[in-house]
Amino acid sequence: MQSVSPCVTCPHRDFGFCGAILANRNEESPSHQGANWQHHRTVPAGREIATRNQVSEDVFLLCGGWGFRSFQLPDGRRQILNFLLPGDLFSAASVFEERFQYSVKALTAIQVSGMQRAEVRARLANNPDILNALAKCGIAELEAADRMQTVLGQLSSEERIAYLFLLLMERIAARSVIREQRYPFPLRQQHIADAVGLTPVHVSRVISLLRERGIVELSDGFLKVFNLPELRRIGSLN
Amino acid sequence: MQSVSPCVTCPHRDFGFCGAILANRNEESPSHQGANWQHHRTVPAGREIATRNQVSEDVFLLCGGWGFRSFQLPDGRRQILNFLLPGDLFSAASVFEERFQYSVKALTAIQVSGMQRAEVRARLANNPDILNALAKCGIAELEAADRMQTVLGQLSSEERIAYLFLLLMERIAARSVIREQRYPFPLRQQHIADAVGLTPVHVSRVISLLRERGIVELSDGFLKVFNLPELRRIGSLN
DNA sequence: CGGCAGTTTGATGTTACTCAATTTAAGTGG
DNA sequence: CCACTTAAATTGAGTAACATCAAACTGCCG
Repeated sequence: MQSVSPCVTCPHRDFGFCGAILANRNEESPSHQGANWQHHRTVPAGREIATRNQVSEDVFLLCGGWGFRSFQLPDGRRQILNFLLPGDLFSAASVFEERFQYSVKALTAIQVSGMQRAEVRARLANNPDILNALAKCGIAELEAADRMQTVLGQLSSEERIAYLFLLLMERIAARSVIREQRYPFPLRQQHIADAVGLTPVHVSRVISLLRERGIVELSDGFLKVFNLPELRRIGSLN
Repeated sequence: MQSVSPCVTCPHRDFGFCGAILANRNEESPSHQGANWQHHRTVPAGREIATRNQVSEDVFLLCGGWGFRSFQLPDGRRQILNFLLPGDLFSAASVFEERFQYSVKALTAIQVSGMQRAEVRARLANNPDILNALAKCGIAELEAADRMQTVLGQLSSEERIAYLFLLLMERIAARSVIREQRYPFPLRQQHIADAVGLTPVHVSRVISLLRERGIVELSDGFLKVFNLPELRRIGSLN
């Protein structure tokens, strides 16, 4: 997580995350297009931003709000592959692939920055720092996917949900100061269910149990953690 | 999958897959070390070749036989993340990371080629073709991981096993000519179980059903497919 | 022949799903 | 501020899917 730097088109925000380094203003931009190669957009909650098999000339970076990336089955089932937080690229692969292999939806209202793929790739070729940043980003995605495979394949429902909480807590805390273990948490139980491969009804039961045992509470769009060691004991992979 | 070319240290084999392009003899090798930057090794079936948190200066390529990459939980559960076939890198991430985040085991007797990471990265920096090949490899891994997440999170036991069969059939067929839908298949039911998140007992039952319904048969280290359309209907993601 | 690893089968237990009803929360418009 | 509406969460009862335990069976190798 090299230098922290402002996104050109949302100058009020600083990111130290995956995609941010790609968005840096670069004086030696190969194609000298000023800021034309980036554009910025606000999207309301619930809107689908990308669809499987859709082609795009742009690489997208989430600048504000929460989104999620998912894979939709023909019969209606869907798997949420990951949640997108400010500073995240939709996917590292999108720098090389013009076709989405997944859907992306806005979970809250969000701001999205689109960057021309050609320009991003030109920078990549000219700047080893950017290449390394992207490699790190891709590796982080690969490792997250490996862990998630383990979670879905091996853990019980309670363990899965605890894992998801811990994962998101870590990612949220990396982006904003958390006081008294109270994390902004815009997910509905349906999202949790689709992410960990359970039904919403069962998610509700498991969360009720976690609440009764005084471990976490989920309300008002916040996740409050009362017994972090116990949550870790349940949901850590090692 | 660009040019198909021989691995320096196993000259009798040709690969068109992921890691192979990295192993090409390159006359303008930056550090002019001859073939010293590669070494070759044979490993018996069942041996663990890489362990989580182990550090290595080398990037590994599987040249012959089958292996698998897995994540081990402290209590003994393990998730097989993917199977390694000839031509596969252990992981695209290994080009950038010196520490394994996973275990790798030989499923059959295998041949492994190790390449010095520094050398591989030097080539990467000097040759955009190699970079693109690696990017493709990483993207393929990311997409496979996305699909596997979906499989583990959403599919029934029968669907999962059918998916695994179809996936491996495709990968095997890309490496050797298959006649009469008879695929070499060295996995034990335990491996299938660990890959799709089921118990070996349940895997046995599901496979028995598939056999009784005349869809596939598994014996003598071969997978025979009698009703491919039906297998596809069960195990395809779309 | 015995021994071992892998598979199959049966009986039983547990986890999580389904269906349906109820409660809570969050708007919305009067 | 209060009905009314709607989405989300909770709860209960019944069921299906998969796990667990244990025994029997198979093929293989020494």
